[in-house]
Amino acid sequence: MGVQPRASGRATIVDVARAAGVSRQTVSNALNAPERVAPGTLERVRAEIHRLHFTPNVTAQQLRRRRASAYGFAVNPTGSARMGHILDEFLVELTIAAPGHRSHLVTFAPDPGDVLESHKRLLSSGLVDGFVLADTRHGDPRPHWLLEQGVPFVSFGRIWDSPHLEQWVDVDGRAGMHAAVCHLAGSGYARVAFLGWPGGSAVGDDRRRGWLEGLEDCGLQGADLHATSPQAIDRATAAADRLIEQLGDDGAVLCASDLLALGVVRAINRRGLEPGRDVGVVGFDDTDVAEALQVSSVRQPLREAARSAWRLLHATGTDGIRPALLTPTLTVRGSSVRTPLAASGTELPDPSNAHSHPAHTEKDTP
Amino acid sequence: MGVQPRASGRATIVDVARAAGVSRQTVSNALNAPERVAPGTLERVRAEIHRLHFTPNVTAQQLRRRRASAYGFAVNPTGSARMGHILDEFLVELTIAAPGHRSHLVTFAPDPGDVLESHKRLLSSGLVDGFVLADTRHGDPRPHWLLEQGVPFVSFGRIWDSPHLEQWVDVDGRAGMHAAVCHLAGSGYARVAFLGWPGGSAVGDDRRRGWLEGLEDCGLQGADLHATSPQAIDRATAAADRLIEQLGDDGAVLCASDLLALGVVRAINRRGLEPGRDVGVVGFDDTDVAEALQVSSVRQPLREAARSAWRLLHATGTDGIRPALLTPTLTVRGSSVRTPLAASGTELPDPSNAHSHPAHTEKDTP
DNA sequence: GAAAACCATGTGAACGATCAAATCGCCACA
DNA sequence: TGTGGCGATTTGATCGTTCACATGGTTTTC
Repeated sequence: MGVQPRASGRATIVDVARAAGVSRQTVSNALNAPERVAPGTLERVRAEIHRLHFTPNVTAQQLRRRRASAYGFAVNPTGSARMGHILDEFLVELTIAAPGHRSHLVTFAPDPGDVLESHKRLLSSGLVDGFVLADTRHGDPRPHWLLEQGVPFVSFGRIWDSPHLEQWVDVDGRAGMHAAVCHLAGSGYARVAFLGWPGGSAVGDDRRRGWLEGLEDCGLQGADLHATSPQAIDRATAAADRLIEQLGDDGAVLCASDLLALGVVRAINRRGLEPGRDVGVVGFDDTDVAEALQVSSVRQPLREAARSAWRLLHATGTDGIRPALLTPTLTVRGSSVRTPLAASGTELPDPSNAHSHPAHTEKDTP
Repeated sequence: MGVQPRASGRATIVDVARAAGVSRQTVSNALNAPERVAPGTLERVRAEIHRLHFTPNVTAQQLRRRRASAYGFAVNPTGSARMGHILDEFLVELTIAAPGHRSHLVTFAPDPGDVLESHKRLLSSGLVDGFVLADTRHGDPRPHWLLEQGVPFVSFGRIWDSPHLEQWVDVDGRAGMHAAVCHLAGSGYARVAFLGWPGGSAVGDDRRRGWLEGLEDCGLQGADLHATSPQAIDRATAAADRLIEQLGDDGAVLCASDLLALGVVRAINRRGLEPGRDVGVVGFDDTDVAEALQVSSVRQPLREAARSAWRLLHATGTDGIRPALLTPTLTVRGSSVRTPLAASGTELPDPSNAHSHPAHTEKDTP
């Protein structure tokens, strides 16, 4: 007896209205403001919505509301120079958390020539309301421009250029490094060197600071053992080689990235030594490479970062949502303990069960 | 003199029409069917479009055209068990190629309980017209369902369950393995073993077949040297250990994945041997791990795969676009040559310049 | 006991574009 | 001169929803 959806395509709000014997607007209210609808009517409308498998047409909503509830995410076309795929994992977590914020993500490729151009285009097409920035480099024009235009955005990574901008969520690399140093101290290493990137990298400097502070707090030596290398394996190996030379018997090397840590491992192996037993190594990002090499590594809490990003993106300005500086954890593997983690037979410990060191609980909005 | 866009927000098609002294529809035609517009008018309209920075509202187009020109891409929430991030790279390439097909991508997280449910929801919301499937497993209900519903889709990976479906693009793993075996033969290995996954994996079986055919074509031994391991590092190491035992002096191991290859490298190192010089190793997917370990690996042409996927997605059915089986290339590194690629000093060859072996040119639609 | 307030629901317009069909001017042809 | 055809352009309707306001009925208020 029920009214059927019309022949062409899916049921619309009008079909539901007819079927339930009410007007469009009442159906709309049942969906968007149920408290305005009388209980009996509400139930009837909901029953018809269910029966007709009605789903609001998001496209029509976007047009009428003048809001897409969608955000652009620029994919990184430079496949190289980014061992780790951290951003890909971040995108996954963002996507998972999106429905909880009644939003979705649209991917796009930034124009390599004019970064702003592609953002402008996407924005003016009405397809997105704003952006999630994921690799803000030094001198990135986007944060300023977006703020100026009043476009909603959030950055994964502090906006080092302009500390007054508060639209960011980041991981506290300094705290992660600090914790790693103390872990190495507890594992019996007496000196901890640092292998970082050449000057000018805000992220790198932050991580280096955490190393220095860790040395001081945990009473270790090594503050003079500091080298840099660009993010390239051969250069890293060479730099690590010199560092190990100075390190002595009970030293360890803390690295600003897993790729640099890989260089250290190579340098260690080349000398006939063994990571962990002879020289400690800790990397950053806990990538596949770290897992493959059994290198301990500082892990970014990407799930929480994604959640905080959404909160910040949808902050009203008066709800007290502040930038989130999240504390990473340390995944401990064989490279940072002097005695093998497990019996050194054919079996190795399952990396997924590796001891995870929750440095602290998340340090989110207070 | 020029008409200004109205105060509220961006310029619309009506603003342009007024400014150029024509009607809405003429502006629309100038954009979508320029040949219908008189040259002078066209020029005038285009000038105003440019002057007012007019961009068509995609949302309004979607509603009126009853087509989103967008496709859903399900992200893989199981971060583990997928070393390689092949799908992430595929997504990047899809995104880059999207504008060329006047489309874009919307990411979404599949419901782990009911895979179809999340697809249905997204589809009925009108946000997407179809899907790009990227990890069709055995028994995946999606291809059938989508075909039945007449929903456009393309699968990255053959639909092994139902070979009659032609909505796919894939990489010819068999050919890649074949080429790898012949490369190993040319490098002086006499026997090539295979380390694959346990039975039932269509992809694994295909790669194994390529290995066998390669042995035969290049006159190598080793067809009896075959082991399997699940995609887990400790199991792979153990399996590799047994395989190497049987391999003898001038053998190599071909692996169905880089993770398995990592297991082989570990087993080799454990015996005090060296990959390449003593035992050859070739992996699959050319991931960061392979690069880090200097393991040769079969590389999937993801850019071409993405392009073919778009072509297939937008095929009319009469334009002769057929499924694309692309031939991978082999990235040769130290693990598959008996003499070191470079002087074994502190410098290693830049992996990005590593010799790339174009097995054949792409074997796309004829 | 009439004005004011409230509640549930309905009506017209609008969001910004495209589709389908109508109109207008101009030229050719009978 | 009237009819037909054609190219260029315009007009009206529509996509599916929400906004802003109107309606009608009941309850509260002074």
